[in-house]
Amino acid sequence: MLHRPDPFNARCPTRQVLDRIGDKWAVLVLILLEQETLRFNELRRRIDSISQKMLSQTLKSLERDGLISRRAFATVPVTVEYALTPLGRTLAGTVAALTQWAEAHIGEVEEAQRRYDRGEVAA
Amino acid sequence: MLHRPDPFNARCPTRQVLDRIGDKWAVLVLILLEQETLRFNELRRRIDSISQKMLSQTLKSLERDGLISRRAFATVPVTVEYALTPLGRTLAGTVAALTQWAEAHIGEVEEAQRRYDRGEVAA
DNA sequence: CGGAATCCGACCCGATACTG
DNA sequence: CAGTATCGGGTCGGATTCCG
Repeated sequence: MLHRPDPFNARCPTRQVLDRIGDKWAVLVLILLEQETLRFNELRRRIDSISQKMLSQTLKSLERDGLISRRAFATVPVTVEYALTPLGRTLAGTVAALTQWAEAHIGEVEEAQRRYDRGEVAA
Repeated sequence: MLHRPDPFNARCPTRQVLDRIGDKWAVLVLILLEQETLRFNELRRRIDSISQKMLSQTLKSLERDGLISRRAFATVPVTVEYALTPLGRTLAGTVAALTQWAEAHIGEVEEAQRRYDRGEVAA
């Protein structure tokens, strides 16, 4: 039995990656860090309405996957910087394509929703 | 204040699209339907371990967003076919890029995880 | 075959409080 | 500033049952 990545078979490694991309917060962090290195509270401010618990948890997951790097400086108070790794940068590029699709087609999607909610069947 | 799509501001329409892409099941359905039109139970069989409830729910959402179309035939028993709409097809292409990234880099991710779990800091 | 409806446990996530 | 720990409600989603 060869090792073929199969996103349709549960507990396949590829599915794991898909799941992380599926995470709303993780995607937003990737997009932000693609622009520049940021500190914890700076990320918190930019991602409107994320709780510090979720941000912390998201950053830890992304670091574990090797997508972002964490650097702490022994200042007072502490300074911590987050940045994309090379691996994370390649993913961020792919994700950017998704957000571009979203911005380009949001209008069509919303119109489809209105039609559907009015009881009309299809386009 | 102009209407600029801002995925970082909660209750932005773009965020809605991002959230749907974030849905694990929705992504799998899109990938499958990109290949061919499929019936309900056929989808069910191919997506290992999806429940009937989630499949039904996922299909309804995708149809509402105008990404897939549903066609019912008055046979006995009933036959229902699901297919991508043109809009859904454009999204499926973008999503395919993500799964390709996943398959290509799953090895690096898993290695990063092992390093992280051993307590090593970064690459 | 293609669903809808109900029940119910699991875990996600926010709010809060505390630490170095 | 950059987190961790704990609690609790709300939602997600699986199992089951029933219907056209």
